[in-house]
Amino acid sequence: MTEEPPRPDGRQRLIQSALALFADRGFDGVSVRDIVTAADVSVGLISHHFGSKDGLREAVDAYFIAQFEEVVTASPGQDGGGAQIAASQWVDDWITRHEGEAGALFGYFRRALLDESEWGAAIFDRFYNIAQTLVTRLDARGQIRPDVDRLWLPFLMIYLELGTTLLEPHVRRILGRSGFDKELWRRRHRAYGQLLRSGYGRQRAARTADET
Amino acid sequence: MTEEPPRPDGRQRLIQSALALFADRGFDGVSVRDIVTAADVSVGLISHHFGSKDGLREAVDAYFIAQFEEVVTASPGQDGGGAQIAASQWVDDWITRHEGEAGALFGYFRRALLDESEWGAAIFDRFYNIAQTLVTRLDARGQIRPDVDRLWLPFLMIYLELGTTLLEPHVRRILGRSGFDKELWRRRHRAYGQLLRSGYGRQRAARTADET
DNA sequence: GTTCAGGCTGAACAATAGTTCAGCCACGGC
DNA sequence: GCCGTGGCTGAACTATTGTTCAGCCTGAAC
Repeated sequence: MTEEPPRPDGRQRLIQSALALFADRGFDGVSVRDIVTAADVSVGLISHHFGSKDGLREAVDAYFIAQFEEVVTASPGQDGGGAQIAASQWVDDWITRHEGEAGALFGYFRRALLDESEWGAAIFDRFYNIAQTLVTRLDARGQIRPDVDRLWLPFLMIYLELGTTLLEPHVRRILGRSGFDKELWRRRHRAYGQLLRSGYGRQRAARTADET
Repeated sequence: MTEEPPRPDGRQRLIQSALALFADRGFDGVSVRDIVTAADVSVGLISHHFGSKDGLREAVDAYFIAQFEEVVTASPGQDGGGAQIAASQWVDDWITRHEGEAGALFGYFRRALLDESEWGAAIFDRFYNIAQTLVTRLDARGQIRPDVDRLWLPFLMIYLELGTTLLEPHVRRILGRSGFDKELWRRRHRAYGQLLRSGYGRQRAARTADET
């Protein structure tokens, strides 16, 4: 632990500094001089390695996706489906492994979904497919009540799953600590799974007659 | 209907054009020349009316908040609480009233929550307070099961409520039409309320024993 | 007709952005 | 020693950005 590996080379430092800055202030909100200052290299190195600022972004994307693939692909019981929900422990470990960088990675993820990058769309579609498959499977087993809306259920699952990531700054402000805090993360996933299956109400069909 | 009101003055056109562009590409992603071109005025008019691009942003914020206050404040049964959920019909009407501009307003709202503007935080806090109050009230009436997580429930409610707004481009891509489409909006709110109260499962305490 | 005020113009300006390129330095093979 | 090779530098360049300001135009007041 005390034996730190040698300082990564300029190329790697550029990618990691850029990732952190993009996550924090967005691509347009960061100048190349901000990046090279953070990475402690010269301006020229960006075009030398990546051709342009946009080239750097692509490299950062690739780097991010590499870390991200770990989470989605290598998930235990990779045939998709229920594993998605049960994987919270696994994500927990991933966060521990990426300590220090995890915040930036989640921040970058948030921006990707909101800035409509091409692969941000691809990632959302992936989530949608996973949720959709899960719903189909549960339905086939008769585990979903007939009156549940099949169109919106996958989306609502995704909202619950991604909510903390998308709104992290606000959640942190109110809770006083990061929503990616290990304990909070685990507890949230338990609450989320429970709400999905059973709701909060006492009576199942508690039709409170406030609309329609 | 055919009797269109006279073209709004430059100041107003600037605010509305800027709102639409900011919503679409973000504050930093839009140049003052983009804005004046869209508003069909000259560059000088921005500093003439607003002093600077930042001054314009403030004016846009004020304009947006004015439209937004309508939704939150004037909500029927304004003592907060259950009205929040029951208000879907009301929001429905609001969308109709702001036809054409509604997309930009929601887009601007999305950015506000993500760019961490001061008042984006204020708006989130407002949502949190509404959800929190609702939970407390339901709890006092004994309408929430004891095993439900009181800390996360308000957040999960917010995620469900804001999810479509935050992820609108992706939802639209998959569904083939806007999530703010009247019919979809209504249907989604029904699904959301039902899921909250009862979940999707058949047995209430369906402890599927996949974790802890 | 003169004056004044207010909405508006757009060429010109200074600052900042991303990009270029001639060349430095350290290291390994000859 | 010499010669590459590859990572890296940073002053200089160009395009674009936000901002300025002298002045135009219109309509109401005198």
